[in-house]
Amino acid sequence: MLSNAQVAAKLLEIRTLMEMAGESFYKYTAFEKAAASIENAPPLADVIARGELLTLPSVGKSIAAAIEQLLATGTSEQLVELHRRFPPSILEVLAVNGIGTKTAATLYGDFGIGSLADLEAAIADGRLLGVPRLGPKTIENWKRGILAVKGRSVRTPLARALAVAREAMAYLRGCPAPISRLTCAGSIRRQEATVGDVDIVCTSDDASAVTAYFAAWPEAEAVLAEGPTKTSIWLAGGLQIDLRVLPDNVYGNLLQHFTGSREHNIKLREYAVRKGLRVSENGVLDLRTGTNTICEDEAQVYEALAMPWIPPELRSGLDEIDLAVSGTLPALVELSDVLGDFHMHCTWSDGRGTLEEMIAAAAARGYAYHAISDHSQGRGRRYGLDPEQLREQREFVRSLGAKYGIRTLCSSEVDILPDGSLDYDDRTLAELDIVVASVHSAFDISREAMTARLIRACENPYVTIIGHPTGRMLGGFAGYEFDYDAVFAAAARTGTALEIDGQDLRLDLPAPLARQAKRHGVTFSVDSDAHDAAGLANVELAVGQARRAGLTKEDILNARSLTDVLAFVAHKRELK
DNA sequence: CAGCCTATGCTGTTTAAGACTCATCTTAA
Repeated sequence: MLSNAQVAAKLLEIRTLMEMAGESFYKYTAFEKAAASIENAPPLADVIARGELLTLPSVGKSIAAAIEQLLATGTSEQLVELHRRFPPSILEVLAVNGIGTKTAATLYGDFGIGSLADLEAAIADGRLLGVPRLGPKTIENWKRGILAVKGRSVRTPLARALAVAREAMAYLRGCPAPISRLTCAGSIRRQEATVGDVDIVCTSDDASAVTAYFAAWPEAEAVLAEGPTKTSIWLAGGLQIDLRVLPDNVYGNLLQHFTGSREHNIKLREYAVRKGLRVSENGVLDLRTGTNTICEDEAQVYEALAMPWIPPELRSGLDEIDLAVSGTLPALVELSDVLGDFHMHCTWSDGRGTLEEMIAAAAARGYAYHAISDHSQGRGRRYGLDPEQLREQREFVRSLGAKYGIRTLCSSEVDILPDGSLDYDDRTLAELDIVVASVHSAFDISREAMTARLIRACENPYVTIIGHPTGRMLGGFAGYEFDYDAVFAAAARTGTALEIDGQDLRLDLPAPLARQAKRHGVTFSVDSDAHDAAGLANVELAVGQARRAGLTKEDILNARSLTDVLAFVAHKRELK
């Protein structure tokens, strides 16, 4: 059974091949819109089981039929037909930077080039020399593009992209030309869990000096484009950084444009056109009067369109413009709302910071409380604590008392065993202030068994929070399968919080699932899952995902006072 | 192709920069 993401990818493949086949703009963009809709929909198997496929936005009769075929057979009539015209490997050619649908169609039609290997061979044997519109520079760029395709890493995890962006901005601050504002835009600013490239915007009175300075960065493996307002580079490893520089008085327009998403900008601009306004990075142009409104800050761009500022995390192109216009945008949780952190490790289990270092670091962040949640022993887990060590740890915490001016809660990240029971007995769990319960083993049991396992964990009166609920790792394991709705309903019913784990490669729950869980009335925690003092900053990533999910501070357990947190724990234990 | 709106058919394509070669193509949000 294909996942939503896999179905969406197939729809995008159909879209691309249709464009190459010369289909009408509306026909192929319909597949693009449907793909975006599917990625944000509940699991398709469930949607179809309820007979609700046609109720999804941008899914009509034809595309619904294609989706059902894709789910049943992995392909569709239309895709088979398109593959008779273009080989599937033509997507490799399209992945080369500088080759779009027009060029790929010509290469295939005139030279039979249908794969990366074909393209390399054609370049090597000189067949493309002297072809109109294919000069020596184009061929050189393609050669570089081919190397990049081969070595290209998949999308970059947010934490890594942020680190790269900070490095690039540190370099830019050394620019001799004066720079006024410098910030991340694009998918980083929208807090997407993974990003395709790094976008940086900058304002300066001498834009071309800044773009030239950036192109000369020693870290740049290749310079893809360099103009008076824009530079694109590749780093070793293939990550692309785009820099756009404009005068300071259009900073708001620039930032709005470059934050995207593409889909958000298209919808916003369509909305603007209906009001007789043309929106771009250069201003908001009134088409009737000819006046161009330039905006120093981003809120003014939205104000010019008579709507409130939309937080970047919500700019997905789904329904945020409707919410803004109707004044029903959620008041998203902020980092400053977070009063504590329930999930961190120390050297008692697999952490690198000592217990005292972690307490000091949590206090230094200004938290009112936090929890030390070291591992239980699990199955074959050598570094976990046995019940006796857990009691020793609690004595140690008590001996430190209020030395750091913070309340340290005694907790554990206890393994959820394959049958849904926990790795400590009730008596041990009852001694803890709160309990985080996580799956760390037996990922490959059936969907039904995993669902039952997680529901049983929710029903345990001592379980306060389910840690990293899906187990996914960015760039790796996709997460174990279970019936999300059933588990979310159980979490809501039993008063069990679901974690949004901010560890750099987890970001789990993923934002779309957190959004789905909120509809069930679930409470969440945003945690760092830190293993050293610096790792506590991971909570920022967790908050970013919570905001993408549309969560407010009322949805977040650790945005509540310690008294309320303890009441949440006690309430569930009383239901026993 | 979807959505609209009721009949069968019509409407609906965001804006801009840069590369390469001189009118398009690609890429970007």
